[in-house]
Amino acid sequence: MSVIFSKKCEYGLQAILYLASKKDKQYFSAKEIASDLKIPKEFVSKILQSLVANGIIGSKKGKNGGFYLAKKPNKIKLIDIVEAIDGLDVFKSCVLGFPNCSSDVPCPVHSEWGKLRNMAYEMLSSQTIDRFVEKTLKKLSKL
Amino acid sequence: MSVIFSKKCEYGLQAILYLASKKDKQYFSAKEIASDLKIPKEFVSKILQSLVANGIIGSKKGKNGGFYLAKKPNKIKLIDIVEAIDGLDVFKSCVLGFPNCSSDVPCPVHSEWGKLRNMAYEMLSSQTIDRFVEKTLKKLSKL
DNA sequence: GCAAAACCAGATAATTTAGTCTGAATTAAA
DNA sequence: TTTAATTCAGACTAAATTATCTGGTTTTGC
Repeated sequence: MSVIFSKKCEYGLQAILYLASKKDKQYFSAKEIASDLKIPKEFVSKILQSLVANGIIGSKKGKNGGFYLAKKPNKIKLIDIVEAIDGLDVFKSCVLGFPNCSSDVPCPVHSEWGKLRNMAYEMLSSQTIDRFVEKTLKKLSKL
Repeated sequence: MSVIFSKKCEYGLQAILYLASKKDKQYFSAKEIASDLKIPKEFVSKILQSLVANGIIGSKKGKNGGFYLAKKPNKIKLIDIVEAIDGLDVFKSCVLGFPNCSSDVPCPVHSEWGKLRNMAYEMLSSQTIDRFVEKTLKKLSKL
């Protein structure tokens, strides 16, 4: 096995993109998010709760309540969601799992991997989710 | 949590680089590999066994036995080890965990992520482990 | 031949991640 | 005011990963 992001993070990203791509209503319940994205309701529900705690989304309790983006889509970077859920350790720690990996005491593949890692970080930091609305709608229509 | 490679794969890569960087003896036991790399002996032992099964390294049983590279270092690519242990799914499956992610039915970040993924694959496929011998020796001396 | 050192195979245990369940609090609508 | 739909908190279960243990087999050196 090997993953870039945890399932939590994957589902979190999906859910945020989902919210960003919706305009028709104000609140979207965990139930309909889960059902539209075809992911486990109880699980995504927990993830959404943690994103509320992180201030990326907001929630409204009670009937007809649900979740909504707390910021404008063009103010939410992909990395914000990753950071909120998985943290930024992947972008800091050693690919090979060597302890103490740094430019002073680099692991064997340090310089090669470092470039890739920086590019990934750069991409996730520069792209805001408004950029993905259209593509999300297309993908959603085919789930 | 989020990882690029599993612990198995990290330790496997470390162990292979270790073997590649050694010239003084023919066989290296799981015990000394684990002790030098400061990783769990029983665990790395299991990983080495699976790499033997994959033909990347060989082993010799009995007293003074141990493991050795089955090929020349310049014939072993980083990706070979990753493939043997974790498989190549990370380079094929969707970052966001969307099912059916392809250029026909792409996930929202498909094109952005695809580039990075290809570069990572490209790097791991082009680099052979002989390239890392010196750096490995340096790192080992500081563990 | 025998003991020690090693790999090997399979079972087991511990930890982490993924996912589910229950019940309470909140809100809107009937 | 009652009911249904919701978030939320926390406990719980399941599955995967990581790690350890036990015993067997092979090989070398004494």
